[in-house]
Amino acid sequence: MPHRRVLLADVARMAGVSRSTASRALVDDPRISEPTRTAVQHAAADLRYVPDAAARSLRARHSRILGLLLANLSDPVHGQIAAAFKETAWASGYRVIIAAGMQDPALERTALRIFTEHAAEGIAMVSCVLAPSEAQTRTRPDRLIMVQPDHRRVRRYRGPLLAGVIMTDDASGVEMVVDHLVATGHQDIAYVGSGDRASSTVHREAVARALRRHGIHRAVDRYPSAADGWSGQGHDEIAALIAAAPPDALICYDDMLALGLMDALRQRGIQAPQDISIVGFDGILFAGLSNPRLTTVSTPLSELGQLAAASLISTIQSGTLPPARVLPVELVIRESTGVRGPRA
Amino acid sequence: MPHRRVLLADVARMAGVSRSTASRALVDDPRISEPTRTAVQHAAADLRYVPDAAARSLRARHSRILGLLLANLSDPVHGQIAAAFKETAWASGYRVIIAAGMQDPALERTALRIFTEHAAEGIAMVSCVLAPSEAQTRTRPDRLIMVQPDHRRVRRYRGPLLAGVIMTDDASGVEMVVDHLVATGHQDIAYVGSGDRASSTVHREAVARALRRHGIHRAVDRYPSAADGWSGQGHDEIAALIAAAPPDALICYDDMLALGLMDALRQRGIQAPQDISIVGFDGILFAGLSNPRLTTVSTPLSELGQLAAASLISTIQSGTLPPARVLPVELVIRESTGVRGPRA
DNA sequence: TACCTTGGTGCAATCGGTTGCGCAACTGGG
DNA sequence: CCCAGTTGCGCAACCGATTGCACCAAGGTA
Repeated sequence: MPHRRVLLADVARMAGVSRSTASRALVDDPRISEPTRTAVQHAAADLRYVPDAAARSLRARHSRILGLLLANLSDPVHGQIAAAFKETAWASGYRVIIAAGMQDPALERTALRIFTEHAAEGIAMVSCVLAPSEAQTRTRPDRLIMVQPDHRRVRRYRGPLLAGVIMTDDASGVEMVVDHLVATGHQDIAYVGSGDRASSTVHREAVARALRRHGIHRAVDRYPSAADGWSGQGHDEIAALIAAAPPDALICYDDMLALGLMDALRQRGIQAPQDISIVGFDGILFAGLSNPRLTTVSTPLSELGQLAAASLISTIQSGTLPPARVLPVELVIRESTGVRGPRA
Repeated sequence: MPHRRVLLADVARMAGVSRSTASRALVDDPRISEPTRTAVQHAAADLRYVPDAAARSLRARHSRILGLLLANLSDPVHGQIAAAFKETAWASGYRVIIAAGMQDPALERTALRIFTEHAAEGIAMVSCVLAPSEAQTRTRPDRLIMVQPDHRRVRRYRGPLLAGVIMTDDASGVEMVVDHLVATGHQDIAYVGSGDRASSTVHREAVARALRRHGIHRAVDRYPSAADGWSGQGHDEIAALIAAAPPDALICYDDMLALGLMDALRQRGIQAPQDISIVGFDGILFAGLSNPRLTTVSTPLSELGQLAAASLISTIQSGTLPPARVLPVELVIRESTGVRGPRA
């Protein structure tokens, strides 16, 4: 070992004061006089003093750590949320421990335990499968924030207060999509979900509802859901089914699925937008680079992450629980949706 | 607050033993008798005891924390690396604090300081801009692992031993690309880099070298580099330049850039592979879903993350430094590269 | 019976900061 | 010159776990 770690005691010694004074000088405690303060701060800088987070956390009873539990770290959607969350947290002096739940309740429970071990002062769960009520038994109920595209389960929830709920207005997004598709002559509209994600259900129901509003009553849920987890697997099987009797338009759980299906269908000679219109969800960067560029419901991913962190931190600092937020989404019309004749 | 935190003392009291015994029973210390052990473990389970990581870390002098510093959390490349790193670390009982350097030395320095505060036992820097030597002054030199596509700087490096170096064999990837392009009739081959990433230089030089080997001496570096950071910005300006006098083939810094350029060129009526061949790097999922599907040099992203974590952990546990590793890459030929006539 | 193992536990120190409280020095008014 | 009222700083306890070492009760041996 080159040289042992520099302690607060070393700084204090160099500055010729006690550890208490040194400690207070470093956090700009008003009781410390100006000359002393600067002396200590210079000593700390000279010695390259780095405080020990564990010791501080132990005594000061705060860890300045946030837990972020999301479905999957490696997909762009969650990546973007995570990046914004982390950024916001760091800017306020909080560090974040990241965990991936992979849609597995056991993994999510483990993650929550780890967060507790590290005395996380707040936890955000993004697209998780654990019920809010169970999650709350495993941590401070009011230091937990749920981020979900899904309205229903969270809306139904009536347990102890959460630190917050942040949702995206997927139902409205679906409305906009269906309105647009119908307005451009599409009658036969199908939805393809993903795994057993709760939001698939929300989407599906919203599609059916919107279609009914337009007086269209064909079944929406004609195809199996894609395997979960961004594996890119199973697209071809679904594409085969779709190719057998293509609908006018296909609304997909997310951009990834839309892109995957669009590719698989192209292999089978079915092109968007000529033969079929395809719509995704999320508005990831790649949706704007595909050929044809993908029409999608863009959700404010970065804002989601940022808001989650900010809400958590303000709850921690002020103790007041922020109201539930529903973030607006936006329909981005690009090239993957076309115009159908009045009756194809 | 519902009820205060459960302490080891509570567990000990319930099991009718001292804290020391309880502590030892929970880690299966051989000195503790079977009945005592189970009694303590049951008590801990009943009480839902969760040890305090800070206290443990303080006394036991290990934090079981790894620091992961990568260029950017929100792009799929680093997302995938991060996911694998995190997974491997957790499986060995290590948690990870993630930071993003955004190609900014100041940010990277801050991240290293935070890691030190949390007493990270190992740090991995992925695609960072800080020199190894500087990074080493800010942490235990032998607990640092560098992950870089770039060979040169790391190869040149002759400071204190690192915990490891993991590289991808980009130079070979470039060779394969050029060989393939030349074999399929391409003569006029250009490279487009990204920001001032070091690996852009490596790529560029490798392309030039490979071309010389084939007796081709045209300038490779004809276009400005794209703005860094996955913004997707600036593609159009470059595309305009390219469109003015399109080369036979374009090799791009990464898949993202390739996809972006392919899209921008398409807007200008230049189609791959008919009008131009385009090749990317990394082999992200979307490269296989574009239209045309992107030919790319696929790098083992997950393996990279996994290996980094595993090496770090084995170094921590055994103290032996693993050898530098160069991971092989693979040329994936898809639709974005075609065949040129003997002389277009 | 006295002594020595040896296995099983507990005592108390310790990790590195933070913080309640007390004390000394200095200030200024009476 | 005395005393109350600041101002600036240090003492020592404390946070919750881990761990070196001492201790005690059996069991074995002489």
